[in-house]
Amino acid sequence: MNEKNQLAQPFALPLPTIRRYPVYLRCINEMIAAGETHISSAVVAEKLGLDSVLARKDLAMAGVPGKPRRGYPARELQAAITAALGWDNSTDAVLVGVGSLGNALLGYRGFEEQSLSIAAAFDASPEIVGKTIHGVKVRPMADLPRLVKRLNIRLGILTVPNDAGQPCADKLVAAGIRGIWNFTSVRLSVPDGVIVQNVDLAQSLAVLSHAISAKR
Amino acid sequence: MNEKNQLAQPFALPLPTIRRYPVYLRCINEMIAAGETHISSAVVAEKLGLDSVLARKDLAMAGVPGKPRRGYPARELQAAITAALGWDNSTDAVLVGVGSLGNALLGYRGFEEQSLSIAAAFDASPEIVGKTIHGVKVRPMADLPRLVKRLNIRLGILTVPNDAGQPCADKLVAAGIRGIWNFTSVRLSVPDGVIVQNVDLAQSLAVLSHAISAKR
DNA sequence: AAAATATCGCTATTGACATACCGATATAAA
DNA sequence: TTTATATCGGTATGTCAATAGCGATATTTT
Repeated sequence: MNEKNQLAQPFALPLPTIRRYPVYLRCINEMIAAGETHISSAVVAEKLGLDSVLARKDLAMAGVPGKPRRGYPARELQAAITAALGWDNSTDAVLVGVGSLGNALLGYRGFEEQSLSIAAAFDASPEIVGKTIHGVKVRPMADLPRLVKRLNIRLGILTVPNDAGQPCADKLVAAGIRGIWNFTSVRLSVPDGVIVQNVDLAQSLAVLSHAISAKR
Repeated sequence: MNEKNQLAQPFALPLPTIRRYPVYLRCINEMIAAGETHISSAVVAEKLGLDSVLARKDLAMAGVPGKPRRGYPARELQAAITAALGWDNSTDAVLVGVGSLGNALLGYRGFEEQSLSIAAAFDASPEIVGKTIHGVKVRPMADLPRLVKRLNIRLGILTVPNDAGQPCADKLVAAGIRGIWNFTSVRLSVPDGVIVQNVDLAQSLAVLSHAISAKR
């Protein structure tokens, strides 16, 4: 974009923009698959039902120069957004807690798109340890530190019951994890430098149920 | 808050506040279970790791008058927040798409807390239709309109593959659904009056993977 | 070759939310 | 009874992102 961004941080993207990038990326992939060589922000906005100015600003943030009347070069834009998301290199993750939700995530095929692969799964329950679920063997919690360090894994997926949330998070942090994808309802406390991204279904449902009940 | 809000809508709560309400509610429930009769915003903020002013403002929004040096009356505050979320009355929902994610949601016990019960499940695949999963019988899509109308169901949970997202959403809307909890990656287009709440795992992961890859 | 037009890219305005500050008041302590 | 203090409730400020507007420019058309 400008000198400052280039020097200070590789990318100082607004958080909302980052959140929208996967949506743009899917759209761009489809357009490339359809044979497009250039991506116009107006077309993307139209397809996604977004404001055209917003789409233009977001796409411009990727740092790829676009051309008037043509749009952005499709391949370069695709590469830039993929890189901004860190999806250009495969990321290994560990999953902790093989309950129903952990099970579902292990079986979810869509992560390939985000270059995310679950390298190992852990559980505290002896009944589950040793089983192979969706091709991933479930290991005892005791193996976690060693395996995380050996495979140099930076991302942990936390799908344990609420009361086990903080203890398991602590174990992940101690093992050297850099980011936690938190599916519990617990607000985790972690040291600086470790990033937590919460996926609280209750929070999401709150907006919906409030709106439905309020407008009757 | 002011006259306008009182007249136009019962509560015009900021969206971020609504999203935080489930978190407060869990905390309040715990404190009541621990025997507390009054809830101080400072204590809540401390427990949840939030800014004390933010917590105070959010709790004040519930409309329950608090008392200096005591806090808010616990039961009343609990009731007010529960009501604001529309969780004071049981809400029936239908689930469309019994894949791995749909399966997990059917087995998720936590929805009771939010007074949400999945009354019926639907799938297009003949192999799945007829089976009973976590106590819910899977029905053919053809039964959807009739059942939704008969049970007067207002909420639909959409856990189908992406390419089936929009068609299934259309069916839900046609059946009279008021809100859709959308677990697909598709941006649904629905008529005014129907609310869509998206749970896009890719968007959530984007923030995490961007941060991890950017800070190495 | 000239004119028309679509799209990019920058700047300014608006709006919403979080944060900071300060006064009011009920409880507790002296 | 008086003083101290914790907590509520409102107002003001700051920050960030969405929206709007406008100029620049490359492509297309005539």
